[in-house]
Amino acid sequence: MQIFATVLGGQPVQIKAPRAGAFDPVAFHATFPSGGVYGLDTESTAFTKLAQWDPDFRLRLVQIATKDTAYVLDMTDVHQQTAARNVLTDQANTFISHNNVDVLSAAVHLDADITRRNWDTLVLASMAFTDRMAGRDLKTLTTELIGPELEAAEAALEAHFYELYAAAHPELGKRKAAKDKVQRYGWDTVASDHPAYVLYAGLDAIAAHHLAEKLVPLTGATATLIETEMWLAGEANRIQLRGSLVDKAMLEELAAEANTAAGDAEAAILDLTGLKARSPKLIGWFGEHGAVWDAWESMGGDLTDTGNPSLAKDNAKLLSLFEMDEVGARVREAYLTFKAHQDKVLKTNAVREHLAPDGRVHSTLKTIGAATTARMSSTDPNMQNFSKEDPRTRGMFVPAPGHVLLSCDFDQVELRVVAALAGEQVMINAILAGDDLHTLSAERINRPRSIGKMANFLIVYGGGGRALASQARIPRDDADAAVSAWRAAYPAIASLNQRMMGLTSEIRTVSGRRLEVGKLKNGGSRAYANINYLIQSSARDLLVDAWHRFATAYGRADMVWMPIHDELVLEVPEELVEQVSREIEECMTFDFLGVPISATAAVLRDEAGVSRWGK
DNA sequence: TGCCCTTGCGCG
DNA sequence: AAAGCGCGCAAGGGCA
Repeated sequence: MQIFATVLGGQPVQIKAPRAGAFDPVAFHATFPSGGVYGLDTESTAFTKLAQWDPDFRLRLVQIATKDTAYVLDMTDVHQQTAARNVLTDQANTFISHNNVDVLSAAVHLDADITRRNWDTLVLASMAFTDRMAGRDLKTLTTELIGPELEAAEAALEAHFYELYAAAHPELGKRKAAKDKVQRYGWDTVASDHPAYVLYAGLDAIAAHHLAEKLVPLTGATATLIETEMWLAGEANRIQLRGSLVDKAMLEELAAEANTAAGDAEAAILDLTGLKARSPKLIGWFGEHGAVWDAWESMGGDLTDTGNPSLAKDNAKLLSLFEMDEVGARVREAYLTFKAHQDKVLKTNAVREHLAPDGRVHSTLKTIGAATTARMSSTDPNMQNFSKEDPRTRGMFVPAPGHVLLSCDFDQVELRVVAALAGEQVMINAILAGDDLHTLSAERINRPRSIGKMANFLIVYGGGGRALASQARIPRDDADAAVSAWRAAYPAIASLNQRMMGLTSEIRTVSGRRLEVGKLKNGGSRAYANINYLIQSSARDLLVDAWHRFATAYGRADMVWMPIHDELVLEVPEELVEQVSREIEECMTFDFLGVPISATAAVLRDEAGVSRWGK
């Protein structure tokens, strides 16, 4: 066994790395008695798109640590693997790891489910440092809060990776290899017992332990809030482990159709213009062939953030209104085809790339991923932005056999949240009476319902007269007047907005979670966004609350398929649909500061009656 | 070629 | 007086 005596944060620590075939399980288990809290870290081969589900993924090391001793276990040794599994599966043990990677690896590659016995330091760090951790990562945070030894060990390992890479690629000569390639090569090939690897691996597991302890007080959160967030992170891991079943036939049909159509269109555009279909220069090219962009807004076209004509969604169809020359018309036709299929190409590509051998996509759900508001976010692929336009885009996801997908949406939750937080009695009365809030606003500002609706959303997003004027296509002074009227109509919300704008240090959501106040990239103030952060984030808290009740009071945790901000999509056994529909509606229906929050459940089925994901 | 930034667009 | 929010992702494009 290799034993390294070193220091972390100035304190002596020991790292023990048993040799394959020479492992003493008795000494190991004596170090980690049942009922403990242990730091956990794992090292593996480099990640691909399929991550732990890649057939070539190998779990290489598992490190388990007390606060001063780490064992670095070599997974090529079956005895060390068994020992790791024994400690991980012991239901009396709790673990602290740096993110979800170790939890997923343990589940997929050691058949050890610690999803409900793990504390995640990344979630704690995100709660403690609400400013996106001010650009820090867990390694630099460890240096700051504990000591420099882990980062030093990481640097030493990286130096070794460069040596390995250079030795394997002599043709490189003095040219510097791309860091990404070096890293990948290093993680794949470094010897399991190399001192730099073992030292770094062991220190990280010990550091997890210490980091959690330092971070908890820095979150400024109650024990309840921290436990809720740790629970939520665990549920997110369970969702990722379960994954989302893909209807491969539908995926391939959609991919083939979209790739053919978009590919032909792109080729035609390139042929006729010399430009790529997504080139920003294409706007100018159309201008030279008959498009009159100055008229775009008056034609009903939207602008992008930078003031260019937007060609998103229905906007593209407006191109047809231009009198174009012959080649312009041909390019336009190809461009419309390209736009109609572009999103389907991107999404089918994403699903294909992430489709695991088990026929599922195991997207990552970050429970505190939205740094600004802590809304949950989804990656690899992002399941929260699949288009609703073509039913096959969402429809390529299907429930497991014998199950249906069921969606339950909050009803206008953000407006209700702001009404409740502000104590806006006019609005609350309307909600209690079941009146339409957009009509209410329209009446109170003496404008059409459509303007009332826009004004309602604008205030939630912190917008003003300029935004209303551009969205509603009304004169600026009229829009300013409408905004003033809206504020006069809802004085309590206007007053809440004033209070939020006055905040300089932090915002507290309904759960007591801290948020950063609105800031511009250059550090300037964006105080007007504060009310939006409060609303968005509080709505997120309410969804998590409802989810927690669904999981605990009804024991339905494993039915949650995906949260989408104001909606929970469930995967429910066919025979329980009626019952679970009632349960989820009950969980998502409650009183919030005197305001009823409600939700509506619906089974998702396609036109043929087959349950698949949809709107 | 790699790296970084910007832009546009899907969802809520 | 003035201020539309939050994400993830792919592609374009400038630069070394």
